[in-house]
Amino acid sequence: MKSNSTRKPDLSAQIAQAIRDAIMSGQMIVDERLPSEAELADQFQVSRPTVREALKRLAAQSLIRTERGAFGGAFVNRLSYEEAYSQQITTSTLLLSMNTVSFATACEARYALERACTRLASERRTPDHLAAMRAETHRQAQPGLSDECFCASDVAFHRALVDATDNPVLRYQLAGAVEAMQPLMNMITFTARSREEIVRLHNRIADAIEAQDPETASATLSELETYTLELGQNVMAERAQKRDSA
Amino acid sequence: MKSNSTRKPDLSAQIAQAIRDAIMSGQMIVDERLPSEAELADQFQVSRPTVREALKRLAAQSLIRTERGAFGGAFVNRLSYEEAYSQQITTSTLLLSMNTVSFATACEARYALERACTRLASERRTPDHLAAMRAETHRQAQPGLSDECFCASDVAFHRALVDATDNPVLRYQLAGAVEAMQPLMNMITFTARSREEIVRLHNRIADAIEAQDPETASATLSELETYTLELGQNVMAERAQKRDSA
DNA sequence: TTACTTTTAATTGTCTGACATTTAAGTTGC
DNA sequence: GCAACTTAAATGTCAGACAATTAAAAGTAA
Repeated sequence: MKSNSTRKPDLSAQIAQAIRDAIMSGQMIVDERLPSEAELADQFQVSRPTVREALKRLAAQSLIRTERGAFGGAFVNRLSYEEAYSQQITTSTLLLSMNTVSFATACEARYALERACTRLASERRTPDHLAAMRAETHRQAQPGLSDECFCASDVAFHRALVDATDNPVLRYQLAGAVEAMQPLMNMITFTARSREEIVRLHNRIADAIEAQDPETASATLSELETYTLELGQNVMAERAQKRDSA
Repeated sequence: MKSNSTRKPDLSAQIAQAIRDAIMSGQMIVDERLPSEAELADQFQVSRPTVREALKRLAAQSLIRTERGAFGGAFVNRLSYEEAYSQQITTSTLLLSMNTVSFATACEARYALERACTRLASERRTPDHLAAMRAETHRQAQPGLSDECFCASDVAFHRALVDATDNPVLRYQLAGAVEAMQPLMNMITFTARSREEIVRLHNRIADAIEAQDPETASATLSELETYTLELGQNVMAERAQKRDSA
């Protein structure tokens, strides 16, 4: 009889959903104060701890913030760009690390998204953006660089490419691809890859962006995609072989 | 003296962060059971309600799930694709609706991302995908359709285009761009003439995808971007005028 | 033995009531 | 008028209790 999955969510979850709906439908505006915990407990006919659990759920999603003291309380929060950016990374990281998404699929998506940036980046790149990219390729070429630093620099290079579009929404949307997928790919391929080849391709991308040539930038990104995919497949094959012999 | 922003986070927030770190660093694996609330209260030297608030925070982020009964408890949750998708939409919607992101910026990002899908969609579109797109353009052409339904159909059309890439990661990453734009689009599609033009462009896009012609699809998306931007600016201008005269 | 029922123990869900802490506004003293 | 103190309102935290749920264990009958 019980509807299988979730017949009855917690009271705190129900209350959280009710308030969430009110906020997201625009019934409550930013910085508006919610009723006090005691008043909410009264309205929903539950105890204060239950209300508090609901409010903590909303706080975890950055939908509200709470302030202590007289005239404090819970307020509808304006989601800051930084919070959204960081949530985007968290969710993407979890999805990639815990779900069975194939390396090839993630790779394909990541480079497709990044190629979407080349036109705007070419049009708008400033000397600062170019300098940032050059700084990273230069760092990547240093022989003594640790694997961790090389990976961090790799991420920074791609972040600089996205930043060059000068579009915060695009930057936000690509956060998952750059900050979550790139490290994942680095983890898989760092044993097998040729730094030289990667630096060469990075330099070609930077050159193309500087020359305002989005086609070449996109084509080079595609080369990088092919190379990464190849490395990933080799590593996977090796791992499979080890498993068999073990 | 007080470091301005957040000198001392709540205990429940601290505990949530500690557990979050443990999960995201891989110290706890999927489906692993956390200690019971009583044990956690003991470990962290706090009361059970405080522990519960921390757990609710994590549950709100889908990091854990809880089961009741003996041998129940809190378990590290495998973030499902659907949960990630829905969180992506929630965060993007909030960012777009509550922050001062210009319509032009959002529009630019959305179409740049969508053009990133045309190549894969052209290669892989199935009859089902094509049928889905045609169904929506057909619906959009019906004269009696309400604004809400038109916009919902608009979103469905673009969703079908993304689905045609047959790449779940891409689909996830684009969820924000496609679904969260709906409220913004609601403002600009209310005249018959603009609907006509939009349907015309949608049909051209579907034609191009069917003909496996990504260049035409991309170009048409760019036309749609220009047109959408124009409509948006007109709406903004009208509103400004009304504000002045009022 | 097997299948069914009952009991039991562990755990989360919820409530009550209390106290501590923080903060802004009001009040008092000078 | 200004500084120090008081007060009130709110969140943060705690302790203890009971209800509800659930899987395992124990018991029971065929």
